[in-house]
Amino acid sequence: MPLAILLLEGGQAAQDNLRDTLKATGLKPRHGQLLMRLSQGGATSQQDLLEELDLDPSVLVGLLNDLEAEGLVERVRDPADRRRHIVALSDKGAKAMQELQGQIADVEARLFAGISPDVRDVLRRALHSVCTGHRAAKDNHCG
Amino acid sequence: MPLAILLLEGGQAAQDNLRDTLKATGLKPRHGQLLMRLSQGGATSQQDLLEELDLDPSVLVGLLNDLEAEGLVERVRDPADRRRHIVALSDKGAKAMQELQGQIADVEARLFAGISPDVRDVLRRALHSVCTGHRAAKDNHCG
DNA sequence: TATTGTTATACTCTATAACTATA
DNA sequence: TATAGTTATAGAGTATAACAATA
Repeated sequence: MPLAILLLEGGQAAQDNLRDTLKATGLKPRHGQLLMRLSQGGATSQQDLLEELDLDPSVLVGLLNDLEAEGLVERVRDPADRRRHIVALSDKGAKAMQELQGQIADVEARLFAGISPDVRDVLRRALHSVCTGHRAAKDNHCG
Repeated sequence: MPLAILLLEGGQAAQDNLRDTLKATGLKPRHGQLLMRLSQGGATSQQDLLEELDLDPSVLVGLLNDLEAEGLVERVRDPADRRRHIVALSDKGAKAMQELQGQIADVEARLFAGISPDVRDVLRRALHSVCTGHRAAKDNHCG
């Protein structure tokens, strides 16, 4: 089976697993993905998030609305350019991240059971390369 | 970034890439995935395909309708159990597979550019393990 | 009564385009 | 005039439930 198809299927497995695990919290995989980015990358404009996460702007707005309604995220106008929103985790969001990271670790344990730490490391680097390359290719086409 | 999230994003990249590449043929990633299974696994009942591909029955029916309308796939009643459909590639479908495999190889080349054959092999085994494990876990819950 | 496959339908997710406000 | 973000809406994708045919 071609690697591209296997990756498609693996991604589906990850999505299913995340959906099940996060269901109790009311969050969906994309919320988790977005919170992770905010937790790791710090505060950024929505424009930057769009590039990093490769989403449609309207989708990002919806996700942020959900998270803001839960009080996990805050949007403040950038004083330097009042068109921009600076998006950041709230204190409540930072706390929620601890639980979230635990749940995502559970997903990882389930998903990659039977795969050694060494291989997981290789996997991590390879997937990072795939995602980076994909973003770069898209930027070349559209930007 | 957690491996589960990276896999989610990698799967998205694979899906995007497949969608773009297959657009000209009128096929979508799931059509390609299904054709690949049929090409490798030979003829099977729809029930078997459901287990392998982890889809909703109604989705599979739609995909098969599309492929049958294009003449790429044939459904025949199983004489041993007339409730079942045996699904198989047609001659036209087998020919189309050659082109499809080439296109999927192109996707793979783009997606995994900069990743060595050795690492690709590790990746292949790891993803296979992930998918197999995921299917097994689901069967335990629901079956 | 259970199973295979199908249909009809509702639900969710995503993409498109038009809009507001700032620059 | 262009950009950041938003909204409204249409379209694609997915899941649910009722159904016909066969076992």
